Amino acid sequence: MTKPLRDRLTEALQTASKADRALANYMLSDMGTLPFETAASLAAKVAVSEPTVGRFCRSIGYDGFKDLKQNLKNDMGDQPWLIGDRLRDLQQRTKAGEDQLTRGLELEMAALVAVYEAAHSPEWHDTVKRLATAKHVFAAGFQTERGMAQIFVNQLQYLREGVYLLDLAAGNFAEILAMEGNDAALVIFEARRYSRHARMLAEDAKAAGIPVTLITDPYCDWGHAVSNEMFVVPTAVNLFWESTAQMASLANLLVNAVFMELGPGVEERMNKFAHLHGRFTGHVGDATPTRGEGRRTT
Amino acid sequence: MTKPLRDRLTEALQTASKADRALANYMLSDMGTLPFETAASLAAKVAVSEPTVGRFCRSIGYDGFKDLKQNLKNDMGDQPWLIGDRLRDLQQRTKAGEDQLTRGLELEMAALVAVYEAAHSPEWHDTVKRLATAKHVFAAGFQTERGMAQIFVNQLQYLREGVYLLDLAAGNFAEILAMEGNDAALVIFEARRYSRHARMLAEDAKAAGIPVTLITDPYCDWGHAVSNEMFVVPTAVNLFWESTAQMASLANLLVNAVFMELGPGVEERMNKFAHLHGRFTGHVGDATPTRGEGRRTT
DNA sequence: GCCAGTTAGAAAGAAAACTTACAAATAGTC
DNA sequence: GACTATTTGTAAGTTTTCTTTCTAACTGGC
Repeated sequence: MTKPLRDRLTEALQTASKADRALANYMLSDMGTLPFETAASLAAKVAVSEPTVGRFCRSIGYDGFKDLKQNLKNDMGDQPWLIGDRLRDLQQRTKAGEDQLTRGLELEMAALVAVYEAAHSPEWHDTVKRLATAKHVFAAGFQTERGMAQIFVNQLQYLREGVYLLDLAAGNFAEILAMEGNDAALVIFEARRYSRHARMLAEDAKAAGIPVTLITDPYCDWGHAVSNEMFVVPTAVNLFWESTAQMASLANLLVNAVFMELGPGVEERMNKFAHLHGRFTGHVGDATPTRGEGRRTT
Repeated sequence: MTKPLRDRLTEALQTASKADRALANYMLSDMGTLPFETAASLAAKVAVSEPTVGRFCRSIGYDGFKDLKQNLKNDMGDQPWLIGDRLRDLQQRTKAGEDQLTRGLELEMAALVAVYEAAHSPEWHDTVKRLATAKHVFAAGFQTERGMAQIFVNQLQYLREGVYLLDLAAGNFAEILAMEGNDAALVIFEARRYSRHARMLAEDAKAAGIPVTLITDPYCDWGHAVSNEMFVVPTAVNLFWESTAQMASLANLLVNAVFMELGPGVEERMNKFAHLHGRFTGHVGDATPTRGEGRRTT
């Protein structure tokens, strides 16, 4: 489980017997179709017997062909730039025992990849444009996704005016649904088990002509019908419950994209914000609680 | 046979029945892992029965799930779908130009690894133990980290009593600092530029004998002095500002660890919670808003 | 060429993946 | 509100996939 499949196969090319070498070679050259194969179909292609396939998989550290396939699912391959030794280290520990955690890491990384892919989708650009230009932006989230919406709002507020976190404190969503005009955008964060309110809100907003962007897990079958764009964040992480953590990354990317869209003009606003925060709250390290600059990387 | 799977699924989203729609939606959202699924595993994830999967595949023109997988092989064509390849593909785009995003992915992955490493540190276990056993657990976060604290609290509340989100609405932190006894734990999420309050709160809590767990970015030089444990989440992500998104993952791991510590006894509470949410808010799909089960993976 | 040691395949058995048949549940209709 | 049609799940098959066991073939050393 510690080394990626590719490495093991390459290794086998050197040491293994004739049939095994043939297998290793074929697998290497046609990794993309591996998941579609069965032990039997592979055996036929390489012209070895079925048990040989099983044995080979076991000889390179898997439990059998099926196990190999399962591991391939999250196999990032050898991406030396990525994480290198530290990840290896962690994985070593997994092997050593009792720790199903590291398995979750792989899944969470896959989720991240999916998030970044979403940021390249065509819908992404529509959403960003709208979030940058709409007069009002509302965000909502229920239960454990409430905080996601909160984060999103707090960040976006640094960049533009008219950003609000919706909640049901007042018992209705009048702020958005009874609003004059509909030059607004709504972003909803939600995951199983979906609050009834999330769906109702989306429905009513859409009916009112307000575009809806939905950020959910892969189980939200009602989402398409009530949203303009839907971004799906994988949430299966092998823990006792599912993790929507990577939604935070998506929210962050969204905000970043809005920044790019708005251009450097927003800096002024950001500085004002930081200054205000400095004035009323103060920053650690400030001599007097009045000065403040943005929290920018550069 | 002629239309690609994606089209058929999208079509099904409109017309098909509830179970079928759920299947179509899931398949669309997570195409990458489809070849690794079996009819049974899919059925489990989407919470339908095995025959339904087979029937659905037949209803959209395949011979069964197996046939669908076979056709998928061709449909996907040159699109990369092995997670390793997808990653590589994203990287490619970076090189190609105009997109500095993907470099951020690498950094974010590194941050994730760091988070998982933290979950193996000795301090981690201390923190978890305390969060599981202390009579009260407080969490706080300022500015954009407010939402992190919110997420953490919302999740932990599912597992145990006495979990509160601190804020400065009342103008002081009396809830925790003027509390009787000190059988409590405080978790603070914070990142640059640090609110003065974060540090003050930590200082005072520590002075009052309340253990402090600090979750910060790598620049927090004052943290060690005022905390019992400090978990550092890398935040440099190459965007216009830093990303604390991976703190959400850390929070999630923490909550998961507390769950493990508490044992399966908490299920009852979780079910009660879900039930209550069902009663007052309702879940999507519930016939009547009274029934509810936890959002557990298993 | 003979003999350990290894390697590979055939056949049979076990486990899984999938299908069929039927019954229960649900939704739609009058 | 009962009746029909559709949808879905359960349980029992059937087929496929994988593993085990055992035997044959090959390898290299003498």
